[in-house]
Amino acid sequence: MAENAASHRRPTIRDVAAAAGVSRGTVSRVINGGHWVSPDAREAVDDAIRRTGYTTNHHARSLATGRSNSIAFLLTESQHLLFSDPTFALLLRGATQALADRDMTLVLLVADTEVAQANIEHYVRAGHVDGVLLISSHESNTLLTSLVSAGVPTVCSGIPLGEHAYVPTVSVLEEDSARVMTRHLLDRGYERIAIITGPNDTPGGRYRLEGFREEMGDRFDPDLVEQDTYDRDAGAAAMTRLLERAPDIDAVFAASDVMAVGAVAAARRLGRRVPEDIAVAGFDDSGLAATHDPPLTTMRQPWAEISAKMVEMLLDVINGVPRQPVVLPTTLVIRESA
Amino acid sequence: MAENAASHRRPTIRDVAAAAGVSRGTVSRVINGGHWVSPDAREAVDDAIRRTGYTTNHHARSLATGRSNSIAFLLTESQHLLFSDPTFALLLRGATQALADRDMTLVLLVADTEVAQANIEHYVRAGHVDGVLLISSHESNTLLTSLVSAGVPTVCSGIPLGEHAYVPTVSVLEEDSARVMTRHLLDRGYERIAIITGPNDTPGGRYRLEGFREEMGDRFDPDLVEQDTYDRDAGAAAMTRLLERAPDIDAVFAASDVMAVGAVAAARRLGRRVPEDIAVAGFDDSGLAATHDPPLTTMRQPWAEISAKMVEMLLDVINGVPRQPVVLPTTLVIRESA
DNA sequence: GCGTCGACTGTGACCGGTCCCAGTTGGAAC
DNA sequence: GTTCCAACTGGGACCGGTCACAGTCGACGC
Repeated sequence: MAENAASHRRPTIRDVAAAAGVSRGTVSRVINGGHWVSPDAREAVDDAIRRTGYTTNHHARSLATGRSNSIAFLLTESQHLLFSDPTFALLLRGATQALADRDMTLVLLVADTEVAQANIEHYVRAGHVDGVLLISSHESNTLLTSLVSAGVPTVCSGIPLGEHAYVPTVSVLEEDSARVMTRHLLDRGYERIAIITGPNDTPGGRYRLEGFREEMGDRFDPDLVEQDTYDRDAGAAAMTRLLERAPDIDAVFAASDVMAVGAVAAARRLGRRVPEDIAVAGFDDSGLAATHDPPLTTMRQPWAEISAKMVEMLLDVINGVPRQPVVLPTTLVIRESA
Repeated sequence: MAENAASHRRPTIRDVAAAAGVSRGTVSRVINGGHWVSPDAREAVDDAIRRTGYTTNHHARSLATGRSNSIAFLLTESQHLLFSDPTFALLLRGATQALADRDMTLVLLVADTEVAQANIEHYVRAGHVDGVLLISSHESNTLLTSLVSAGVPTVCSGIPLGEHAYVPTVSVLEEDSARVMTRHLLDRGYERIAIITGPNDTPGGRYRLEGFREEMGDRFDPDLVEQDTYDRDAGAAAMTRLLERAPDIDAVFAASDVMAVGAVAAARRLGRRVPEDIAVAGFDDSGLAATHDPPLTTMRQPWAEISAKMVEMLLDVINGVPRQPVVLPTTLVIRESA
């Protein structure tokens, strides 16, 4: 009856109710799971929805429920890492996939400048998103403090160093992983093993070094440690410094694949063959490890699981279910570089 | 007076109005530009906003205006390209930056399966986003058809082949670019030049080949053409086939940097040095070109401009301002590989 | 036969903005 | 002294859902 009334307006829940001969409340119940609705009514509503081509208006729903049905993928590293480090893309991909099933969406936020960070803080605290996947590794993270104090559901990647032990996190066994790789290098017979690790205010930088030191035991030589940012150029520069300082090193453990790639390039430039003259191992098993020349021996981080877990935990936290930090294992992937 | 009434509720426009001693209408006007508001009122409202800590509720605004203040970055390629091809990341980065100023947000959508595509279609047509940045190169794009017919403001990257001439696009001079690179190779004295190009249903695949053929003129040998998908392995496989078929080739023009990287690896595996034995040129100047060993000679696509332009155009289209397709120039970047 | 309970349904209030229209005011024009 | 207009203001209606609550109805127990 009232079905053909409004011509081009998008059908609302009222139109559906009219078409089905029930009330708005019943339609709403059907849409949200259909509990306490008689089979007849449910069928009538389903049919009416089909006939009218009804789609729920998410803005209206968000206004009424206070939920946005979206979560933020928040990058705190400077933006160039998004494309120079395949790691972020892997996490992004995993998060997208994990969210695709549930009908939620991912909003991408990049806090690469102070202004951007302030805007994002404002945006998130204004309730635009239901929660935040915080992708960061650095300790000095004012954003995290701010989010936590504002009560925004947040899940972190890596272990947030500092005061935030109570934030749910997904991380890997940094120390153990480093020990496994170090053991591998030792077992292969390398003797003068150097390490190129990340900044000390990142879990990767700190704990991988620690694991390395422990496993090396007496063989550990503080002179064979280089610490720098997680990018290619830094890896290359570190390798150059190492080879100048200690030309006799026969293996290098880089704390990320990207750094390892830089290290290999630098070694070659100085006339060393990899792995014949010097072995180079990486960390992450990001996309480039397998296709690099030579293919990189590396520690595989379970990216898909990490991001899936993060999403799952975040949804729990959003729904008020408390979650404990999760620590995942890594696996040694032996290829040709070490 | 009513200022301290509600305790922990987020302040609304009503609270601000009460605090400022004006009506909701006036507050709304101040928030939206402040036209037709007396200086006194404006000041009172600004002050009240500060005192109450008011933030506009975007859900409510969206419901009332029908605008979501967000746009979709829609990837139609299968998801692995997001991280294997740095190109996407470059566009994503540019779009994020361009949107950061305007207070709009980017929603990331990946249509990598049929189901995902159906969901996304539904989502976008439901008015969740104000417009779509469609990142795709393939001709057979049902999504584009669907978006256009649903009246969703859309801007495409690349030239959408097929029926969609009326969709605003941002692209580069494919043919000319290919000619410039070909000319460069010819000028360097290479004589047996092969091309590894992309699928024929992509503008890059088709028009770069065309430009190459034209510039080669009489020297063009259809036997030295390989066509495959834009990824590393495809590039490597194509190079392998080429070297088997025509061991005398002295240069290869790959239609993307990623393919070029694969081609270099394959050439090396077959004992050829690059560029001494065979030159390899790429296309895109994506991040990996400069850091590759050897650094790739390539055609630089102006990624930042492309994405900025796309955003700018999309916002115009959303506001009802018609836009014409834009074609940007590329530049030859000479490094060591060719 | 009455009370009770569980399943189901309808309705008004509400979420927090925007929009538009109907005023009010003060000053300039005639 | 009207008239008119521009500048400004207030408030009701509305956007399209959800939610709490009141109410209906049939079955069942005693």
